Amino acid sequence: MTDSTSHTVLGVALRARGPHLEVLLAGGRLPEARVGAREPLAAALARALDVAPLAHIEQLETRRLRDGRLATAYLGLAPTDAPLDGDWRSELALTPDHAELVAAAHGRLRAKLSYTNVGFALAPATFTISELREIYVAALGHDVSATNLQRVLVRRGELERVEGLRPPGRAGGRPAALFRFASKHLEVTDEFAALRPPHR
Amino acid sequence: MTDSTSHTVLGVALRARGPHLEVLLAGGRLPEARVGAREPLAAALARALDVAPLAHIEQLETRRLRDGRLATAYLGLAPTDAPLDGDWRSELALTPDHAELVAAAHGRLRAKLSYTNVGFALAPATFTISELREIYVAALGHDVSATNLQRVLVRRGELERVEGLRPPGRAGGRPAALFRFASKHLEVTDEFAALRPPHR
DNA sequence: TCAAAAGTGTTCTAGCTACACCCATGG
DNA sequence: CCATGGGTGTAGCTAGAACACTTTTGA
Repeated sequence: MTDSTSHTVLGVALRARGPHLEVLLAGGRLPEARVGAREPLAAALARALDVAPLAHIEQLETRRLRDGRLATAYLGLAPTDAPLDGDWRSELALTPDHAELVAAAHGRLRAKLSYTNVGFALAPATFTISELREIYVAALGHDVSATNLQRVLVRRGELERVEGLRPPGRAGGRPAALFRFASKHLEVTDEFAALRPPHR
Repeated sequence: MTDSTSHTVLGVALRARGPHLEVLLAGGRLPEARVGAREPLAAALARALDVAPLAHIEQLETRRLRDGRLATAYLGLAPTDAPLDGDWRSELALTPDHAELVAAAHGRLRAKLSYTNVGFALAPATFTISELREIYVAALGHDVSATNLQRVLVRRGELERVEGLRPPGRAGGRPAALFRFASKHLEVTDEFAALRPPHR
């Protein structure tokens, strides 16, 4: 026990859900994770919350919350098929602190989708380009062309073809090739890249 | 006095100095700033360190230092003519914690120079394009063309002409136009911009 | 045979870099 | 008058957007 026992951690988890991003907060109310002496902050987070479903975690910001507690917020990203059912629940009425941190989390994700391979943390293990496109649309908040998305990510070496095809649904259509992310750890794939919204 | 008295703040100040970036740390050793109850973190920083010479401050990362203390690190940017003489001193032998935070600070600055007007925090009140070019070279770590730097920053509306010319030195040369930054607060001037290093 | 979905090839364009050239001053 | 540093105009390049067209399936 140290004299910094009141420091808490707060998780903001994002997951692509249809055309939108689903926002989940750790615990519903702020978790009361206490940071032990000499324990890295990430370890305290993992001890306080169920981070197993999260494919990527990064620190957002440390702030004094309006209720007086000092809290470090984290951005967690979950694949579409991840079970976020334990500590994580969506809040309908966000406190001002929550709303600001959610906005920061969303902005961070948007930016990193452009110049890193962070998509790996939102996508399931294998996926079609159409499925990946839906995830990018949800996270970026604007339309994305499947054609160009594939070309850009393959050129950067983020995507790999995987054996097999996804058969079409009842409506027909050509079977879709399956892909996976080449790496499941955050990498800066193109420092200067940008995925821009459509021109109009 | 709360039970979070051991939380400290650590300042990493950067200032362009000739062809290089000068790195200064707050206090020499880590400052022992205590964070009071319900006090915003930035206020604790300002109370602990002399931040008056810094034209911009932003939070970097909160981590458990190797000596056990929980510390929030800040990036501070100072204009070339700012007096950084009080709390701030350059450390020759950096601890591993310091070195990592300095690298993070430098990376953050490099990135933001591309898509924000953060140059305002490194430049003096008015300057010639040549002087600004030197600052960008120091911060980015690669050559920058004065020609293109001017065009890019003027197009984005970051730079404004200011009355008057800087007379040439003894070697002669055309007098240089004077500029200033249109805003002295951080703004995202072009979300997708990139200042790239020379091709070869 | 046609609609639907996936994939390919090509053109277009914004925003940068590169470079040749012109301007104003000191000695 | 020429060296020096500042400024302008324009061409070139590159990554990504746009779009027309081809492929493969179900019914």
